[in-house]
Amino acid sequence: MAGRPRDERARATILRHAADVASKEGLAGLSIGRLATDLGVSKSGLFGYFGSKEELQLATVRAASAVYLDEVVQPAMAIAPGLHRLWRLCDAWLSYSRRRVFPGGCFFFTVAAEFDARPGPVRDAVAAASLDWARLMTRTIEDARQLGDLVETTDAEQLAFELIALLEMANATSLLHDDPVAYRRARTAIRARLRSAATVPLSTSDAEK
Amino acid sequence: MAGRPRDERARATILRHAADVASKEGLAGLSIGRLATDLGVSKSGLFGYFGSKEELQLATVRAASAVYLDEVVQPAMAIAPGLHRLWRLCDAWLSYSRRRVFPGGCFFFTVAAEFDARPGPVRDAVAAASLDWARLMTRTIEDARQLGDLVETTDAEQLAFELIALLEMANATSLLHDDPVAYRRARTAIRARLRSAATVPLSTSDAEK
DNA sequence: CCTACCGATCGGTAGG
DNA sequence: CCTACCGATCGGTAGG
Repeated sequence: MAGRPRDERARATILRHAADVASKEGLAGLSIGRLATDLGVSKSGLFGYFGSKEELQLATVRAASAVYLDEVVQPAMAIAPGLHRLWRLCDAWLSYSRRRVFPGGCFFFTVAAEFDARPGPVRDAVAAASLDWARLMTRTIEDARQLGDLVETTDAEQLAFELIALLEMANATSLLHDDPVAYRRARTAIRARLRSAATVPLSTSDAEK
Repeated sequence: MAGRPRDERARATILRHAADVASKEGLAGLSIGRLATDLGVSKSGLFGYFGSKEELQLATVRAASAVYLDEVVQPAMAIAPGLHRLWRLCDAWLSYSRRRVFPGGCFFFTVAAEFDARPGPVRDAVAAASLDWARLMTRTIEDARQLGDLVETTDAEQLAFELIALLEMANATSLLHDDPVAYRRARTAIRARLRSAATVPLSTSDAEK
């Protein structure tokens, strides 16, 4: 039931490929037969790992969350709370999108747009992941405010909304128009917005483009 | 070839329904058989209007563009250029999204996310529509700047990027989390951003929530 | 974990 | 603009 080590590795390979495909073509576009062909296994063999297409979709969302944690959240949480961490969180997101960690750009952007008007467990999982991310951003802002790096009147939820809007716009525009300038625009806007709320200077040493 | 009036009306009905479905489930999820069932006609009858699924998708994009023009662009272009028109353009977009003119929220948000990593004529049509919209926003900002309503140093493309980011975030968040507060957040951020660039006061009389 | 198959649905066509 | 059909592919299952 838990699976031997060999199974776990195979499962991880399948899910990583599934997340790559879904970032480009969506979770509904994931077909079990196509995945099996891509990976050189039989359809029923692959099916056996999950038991249903919906379980495959849910497992793919979980696998993508783990990648997101590694690529975006960890680099920021590795440094002390405050304005510097807040900027690092935004910068790590831009890097994750720009480097095409998933070939279709941010996995969650694609699948959130795909499922935002379709009820069901997959939508619920995607919405929960999106909420976790918004809460992490909000908490990071709130920490910076309580440390005195942001003005006391800062509305953390409002600022999180604005920063995430700019990140996602960079992802969407760079993909649709094949335009890397979008990342510079998002960076410019985010740094200006943080400066307007900050009580201390924004570092210029790290991750300058 | 051009079609009788009756055909034109039937075609428009089909395309309006197709745009509604695509706003929720995407243009790939549009199936000719399903549309035919929804509208009570035969599959081959419906197929005859378009000749291929791709033509149906392209015609649906054109039909959605016409709705967008009516609902978003026209209300703003009906008033004089300047800061007031710029705000009206943003407000009309928020209203169009919030009223669910398309049941799945902004049609172009859904299909841009769907096709941003898939080459082909449909992607090209969606990208062109998105570029038209960004250019209209940029020109509206540039007009306001040249009229002296915005500070001379205003970067119109940069500001357009930021405003569109906030509009789309409101659409996405309100759908995924069923949260109307997103519209208030976008409105707050847009008005603050416009105030920071304006040389004149932002009107408070119109469209206050 | 394979081959072989199920019914349903897809885009598209033939024939009238 | 209809019925009836085509081959391909879908999610899922039987049997080994």
